[in-house]
Amino acid sequence: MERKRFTAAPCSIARSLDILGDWWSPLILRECLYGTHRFDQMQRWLGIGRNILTRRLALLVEQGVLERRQYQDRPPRFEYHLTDKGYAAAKLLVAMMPFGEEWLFEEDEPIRLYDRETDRRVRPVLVDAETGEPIDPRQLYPGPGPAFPADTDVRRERFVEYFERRGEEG
Amino acid sequence: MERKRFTAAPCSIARSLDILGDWWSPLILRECLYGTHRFDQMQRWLGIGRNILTRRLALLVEQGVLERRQYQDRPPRFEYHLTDKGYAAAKLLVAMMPFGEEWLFEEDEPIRLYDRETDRRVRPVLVDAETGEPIDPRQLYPGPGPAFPADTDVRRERFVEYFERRGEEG
DNA sequence: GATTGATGGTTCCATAATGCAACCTGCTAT
DNA sequence: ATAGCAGGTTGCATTATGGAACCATCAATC
Repeated sequence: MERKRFTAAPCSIARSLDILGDWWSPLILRECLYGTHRFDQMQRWLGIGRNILTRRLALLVEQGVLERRQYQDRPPRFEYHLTDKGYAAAKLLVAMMPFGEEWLFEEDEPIRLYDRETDRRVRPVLVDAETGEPIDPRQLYPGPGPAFPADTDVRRERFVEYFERRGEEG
Repeated sequence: MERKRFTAAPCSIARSLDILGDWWSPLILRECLYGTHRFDQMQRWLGIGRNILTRRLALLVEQGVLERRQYQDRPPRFEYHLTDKGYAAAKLLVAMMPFGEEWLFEEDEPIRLYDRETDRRVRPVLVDAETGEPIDPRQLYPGPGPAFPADTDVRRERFVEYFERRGEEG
């Protein structure tokens, strides 16, 4: 059966997974980020089936993270480039790198990121925008935002800690 | 056919995708992060098939991101909790939230994160550890790190910009 | 003491997605 | 005329998914 889609889910994580929630799509974005823009190159680098690559590219274009650019006529040839939305999604890939380095490799990092202007090494960290402090997921609890369905039962069930801390209607 | 696995890939992104590279696994981690630890609760919240939930939980435990904790005998009952590795992976989920808010919702955010100690709202941003500046993926280029396979051809092919900037052996 | 309910699964089936190989098309270079 | 490149499409065998039904263990209820 077709995989479930939660494009309508009131959750940024669920919706993000429509773009990144499979094995290949993030790797395709990675290729674009690293400078690989053409069908055959991607296919070779990734070892992905050509039919699947076709489908994924179409999906990613449809979702607006990739742009299909014609770079010659006769014969028409195309390249795939990240859009603004695509670059925003690429941050999620960038965020995977320190995680991978710390938890998935015995040895040192396989790949390093550098800044195009300064040529200095870049080390991505997730911090709180206000305080600048690194984020520790244990330290967090979720609460409903403006776009969360107003059904009170759902909210209470879903965000117990939030309502405990704020009283019935925080 | 079984999906390809690149556990051996010299890429943090590819390896991370062994944990996060499908639709359900990240959502299961999300449930744990939000305080849902039991089989039936997860099944109901996610609307996932019970057989699939079983498989995913087993995988996540095997990969060390979840821990299966017995919370009673007679009958034996179990809960699933994030490990240290799991909390590290949860940062990636947290990183999805600002992306989703900005690009996947017309309206305002559906869910907000708060700090358990201060009860203040937390807004996650990805920054460079040294400079504290927000990371812009356009600004980055990748180069081989210590654990990248030493095969020179592969390195040159893969990291063109890196070698251009540094000369043959940077 | 029989039944209901909670919890945490397993089994079976139809459908969808994946991986692989082969093939097609338009044009260029030899 | 022939081979090669780029970007696909088509067909097929194998897996994974979603859904529903079923099972087992114990506690509490009628």
